[in-house]
Amino acid sequence: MFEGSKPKVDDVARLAGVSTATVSRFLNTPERVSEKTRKKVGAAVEELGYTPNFGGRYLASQTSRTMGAIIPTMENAIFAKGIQAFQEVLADAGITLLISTSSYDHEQEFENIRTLIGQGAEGLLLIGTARPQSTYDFLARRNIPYVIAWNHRWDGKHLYVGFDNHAAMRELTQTVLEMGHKDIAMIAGPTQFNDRIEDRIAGAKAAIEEVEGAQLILKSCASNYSPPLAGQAFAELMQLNHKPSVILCSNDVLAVGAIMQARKMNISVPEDISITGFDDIDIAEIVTPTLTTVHVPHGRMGQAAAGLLLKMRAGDTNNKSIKLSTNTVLRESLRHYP
Amino acid sequence: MFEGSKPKVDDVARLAGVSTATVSRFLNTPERVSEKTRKKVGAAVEELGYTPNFGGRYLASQTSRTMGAIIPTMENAIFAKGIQAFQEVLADAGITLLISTSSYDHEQEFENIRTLIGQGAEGLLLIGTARPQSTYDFLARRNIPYVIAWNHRWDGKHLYVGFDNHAAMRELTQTVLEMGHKDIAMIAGPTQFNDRIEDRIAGAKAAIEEVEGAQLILKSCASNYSPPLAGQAFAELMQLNHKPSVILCSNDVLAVGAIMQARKMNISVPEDISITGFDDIDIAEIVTPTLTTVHVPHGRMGQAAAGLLLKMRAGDTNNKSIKLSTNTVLRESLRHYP
DNA sequence: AAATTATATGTAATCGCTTACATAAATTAA
DNA sequence: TTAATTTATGTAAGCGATTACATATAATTT
Repeated sequence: MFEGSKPKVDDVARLAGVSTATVSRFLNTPERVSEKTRKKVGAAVEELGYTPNFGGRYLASQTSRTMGAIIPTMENAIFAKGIQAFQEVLADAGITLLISTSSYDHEQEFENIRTLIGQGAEGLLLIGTARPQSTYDFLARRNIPYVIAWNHRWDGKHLYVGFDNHAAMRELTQTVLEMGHKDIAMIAGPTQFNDRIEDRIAGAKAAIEEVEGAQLILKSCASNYSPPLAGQAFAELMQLNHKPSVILCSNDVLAVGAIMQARKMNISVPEDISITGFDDIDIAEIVTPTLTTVHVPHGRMGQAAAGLLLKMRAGDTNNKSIKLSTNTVLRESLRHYP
Repeated sequence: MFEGSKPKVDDVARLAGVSTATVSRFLNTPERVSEKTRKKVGAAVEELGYTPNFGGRYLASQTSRTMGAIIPTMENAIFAKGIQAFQEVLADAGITLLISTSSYDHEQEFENIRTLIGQGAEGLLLIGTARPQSTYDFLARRNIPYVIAWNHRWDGKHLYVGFDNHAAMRELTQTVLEMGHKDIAMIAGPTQFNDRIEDRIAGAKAAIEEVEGAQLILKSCASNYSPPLAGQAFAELMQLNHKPSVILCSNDVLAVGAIMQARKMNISVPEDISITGFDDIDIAEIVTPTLTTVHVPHGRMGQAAAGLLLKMRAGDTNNKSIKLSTNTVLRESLRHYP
């Protein structure tokens, strides 16, 4: 009762003069406890500062009221907004969210999945589809509900809550083409563990192939989130004899890196060259020039993912993927050519 | 063994032809299991895809290998870097991190603390000092190790891993004063639940009071993280008859809001007015003009906090607060006056 | 070879809670 | 008033792991 000794149901029961069963009912189904005892037990809980032990509770009830999310990294603003919304919806439903980060590593992601399941996660939010089949097998064997966010595909293999990276990038590229650009470069990070980037590249290619005389120079960047590396890629593109008139970047962070590098090299955007991004995170409106990009509804995505997982948790089996729409946002960094 | 039935120690034990105790030893202290059985058990674990149930484990061993962090919000980049580093250090030590967000609300923070403790958190990372005494009393009663990050005070009341917001802002303000500014405004968000902002304001005041003829106009902003509201505050300051020559913002996000508003109003920074921020997050270098601000070592702070909590978890009681140093970063948005 | 010690494994109690079932008390119906 | 029903509470059996202790086996010493 003192000095860090955690009070237990028995302590509360004794103090309130009831049985442990009643204390448990008070905690979980208060409507089944009479007004009078409810007061007594409530007072005892208060006085002792009692918090039920999760381990015991989970073990006995086989329900943890917990969900897990595994994101590649927290450093990037891209996931922050979506996860925040995800968490808020879960919190409203009385569900605790456990978050862990995989650093874009499949093995670490798998370890995280195991840990979260061990912790009792009743559902999982995963980012993107790219992971070994063995990971999916494990999820299937354990029968763990999961949702894949930040991407959406029509393959019907998983439940997606995301947007069509391919179509979105294709749309942006079409806009670029309509503005007269033909020599198009693209700076994109590694696609290895990143199906979103893969789809974006494919989307750009698809649009370009439809237009006579248009061509794509793909410049890979060693990281998806390092502005300096994007700057380097930009500089290399500027060495080319036949320079592109526009550079599509696979996300806003890289686009900003390119813009910064352009400034250093005294190349003006969009007068000398146009640049576009993807994601529409805060910096897109802050950078000069403001960035033409694809707007992604991060908040709604997080909410929808949470809603879907809650439904699945409730036993609803007839769930469908949710495709959210994106839209191209035209800002200063893109202009007509010539 | 199929279809989502989670395998248990007994299943593994049966398959491997050993007792549950041996399986448990294999999992926790493999060196106490003979090479031969280690192989058998390992194979069984693998085959069944066994993951120990956290509830049972926690209950029996009374140790959760889990720590908690409660941050005001994830939307803001300010916490992301620090928490990411915090998490990485813990992960290396085999500790799972549970993160939850309080939305700058004391009650919600308290609820989160209860939940995390219930989940078995063996240590807690809290942001800043501002919270009701009752919360601290609860932590003390439960004897939960905790560390306060993002701030540092000399009061010896808590273990801090942070920086001196007061001194840092004072230093920045001194630089501003040395550049000849006398009419100084400050845009700051609510201080209610935010001791960091409180200290920053006090630091600015302290510096200004030391200089003859210098004065501070404090303009409060309804939010600490809304660029548009900062813009509004900026606009109001521009209505004044006697306009300030510099505006100190309580963080980078507000500073960027002010800069954007200045651009809209055709007021040039720093020619017409200087603006400074605090935190040195990514946008400080991206915005035009680049932002003079206070650099905060977020990554090192997260690492240090994790290290301290790990030491406390190991039973080390002789721990001291860690004060990290900050430094003023001079960039384009601040210039001499007149 | 017997005695001693070290190593490996098994048995069973335990952790804190929930909940099926049993029982008691209060309410309603007959 | 008694029987039938409803409501509130208590008793005690698990949930899935760990670990003290007991026991069996192997390695070492005498």
